Amino acid sequence: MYGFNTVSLDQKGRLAIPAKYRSHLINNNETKVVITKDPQYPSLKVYPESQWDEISSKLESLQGLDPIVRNLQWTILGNASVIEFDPNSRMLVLIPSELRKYADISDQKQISLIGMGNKFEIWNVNNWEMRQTGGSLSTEILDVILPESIKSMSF
Amino acid sequence: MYGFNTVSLDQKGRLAIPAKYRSHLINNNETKVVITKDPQYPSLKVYPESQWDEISSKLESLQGLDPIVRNLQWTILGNASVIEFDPNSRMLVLIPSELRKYADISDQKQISLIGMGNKFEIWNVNNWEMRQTGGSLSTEILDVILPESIKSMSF
DNA sequence: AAGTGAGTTGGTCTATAAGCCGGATTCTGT
DNA sequence: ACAGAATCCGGCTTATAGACCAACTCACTT
Repeated sequence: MYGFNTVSLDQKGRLAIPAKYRSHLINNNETKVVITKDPQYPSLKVYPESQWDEISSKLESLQGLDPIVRNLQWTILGNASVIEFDPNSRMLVLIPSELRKYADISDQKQISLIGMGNKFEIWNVNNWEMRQTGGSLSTEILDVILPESIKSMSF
Repeated sequence: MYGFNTVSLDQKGRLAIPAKYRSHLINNNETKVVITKDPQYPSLKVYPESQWDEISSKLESLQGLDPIVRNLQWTILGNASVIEFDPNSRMLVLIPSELRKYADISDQKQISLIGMGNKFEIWNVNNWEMRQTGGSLSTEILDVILPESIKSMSF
C-alpha cells in the first residue's frame, strides 16, 4: 500500500478506495478502516482496523492529566470514525464533514492519497504540493511540543 | 466508542446517547453509566459502570493530606452521578443541573460529544471549538501543578 | 473493437435523531 | 395534609443523513 494517487470525491464527500489498496486490505482480511485527524498537519490518516487497535490502545494507556497527552487523545481518538465496508463492493467511504473541513477538502473534487505501507493519508492537493516543495501550509494546526515519551511512538 | 458528534439536548436537558456509542455499551452488557466532572476543564466525563469501578477505587485508595489529591477526590468522586438506562430505549440521560452548569451547557441546545474509546466526554460546543483551535476557554478551571504520582494515573 | 475492470454517479430506502406530547412522580408552599 | 407546580420519563411522529444497490462511462488490454 505505497504510492501517490489523485482521486476524486463526489458531491456527497464519498471516496472510493483505489483498487491497489483495496486488494491489500482484502488480502489481510480487513473489513474496517478508521479515519482520523493527523495531529500535526491538516490531513487525515486511514488505518486498517488491526493497526488502529494497536494505536488506540497505546494512546488510551497513556493516561493521566498531562495536557499534551490529552490533546493527542482528543485529536486522534476523539475524531476517529470507524468505517465498515463490504469487501465485494467498491469500498465507498463517506468522510465525515468535520474531517473534510479539517483537511480542507470540503469543496474539492480532487484529493491526494499517499500510501504509507499499512496506512494511507488524505491531503488537499494543494497542501500536499506545498508540503512536497517545502512551502508553508495555509492551515495552521496544533504546534505541539511532544514529550520524549511520545515522540518515539508511531501514529 | 470513538469519534466526534454534535447532538442536541431537549428542553429538559436530556441527552440521547448516539447509536454508535449505544451499541458499544450494549455489547459490553453495560446498563449504567457514571457521569462526573473533569477536574481540569469545564467538561464532563461519562464512564460505563465497569470502568468507573476501577477508577473510583484507585482514587479512593489515594490517601494522604495532599490538597491536590483531596481536590481530585472531591471533584471526581463527589460529583459522580450514576445513571441507569434501558438498553432497549433511546438511552435518554438526564444530566444533573449542577454538572450542566459546570460544563456550561445549561442553556445550550447543542453539545459536543467526544468518544475516547471506553469513555466519552461532553463539551459546550464553543469551548470544544476553542480548545481545538488552541484558543483559551472562557471558563477557567483548576490550574493545578500535578504531583508526579498523579500524572500517570488514569481518570 | 469488444470485453473487462476500475472509477464515478445517481436513486432509493432505512435507521437515527430531534421535537412533541401526555402521564407520572416529586417537590413546595400554604 | 393537600393542591398546585415543577420536574422527570417514556412513547410517538417526522425529517433526514447516510448506507445500500445498481448503472453508466471511461480506459486499457488482448
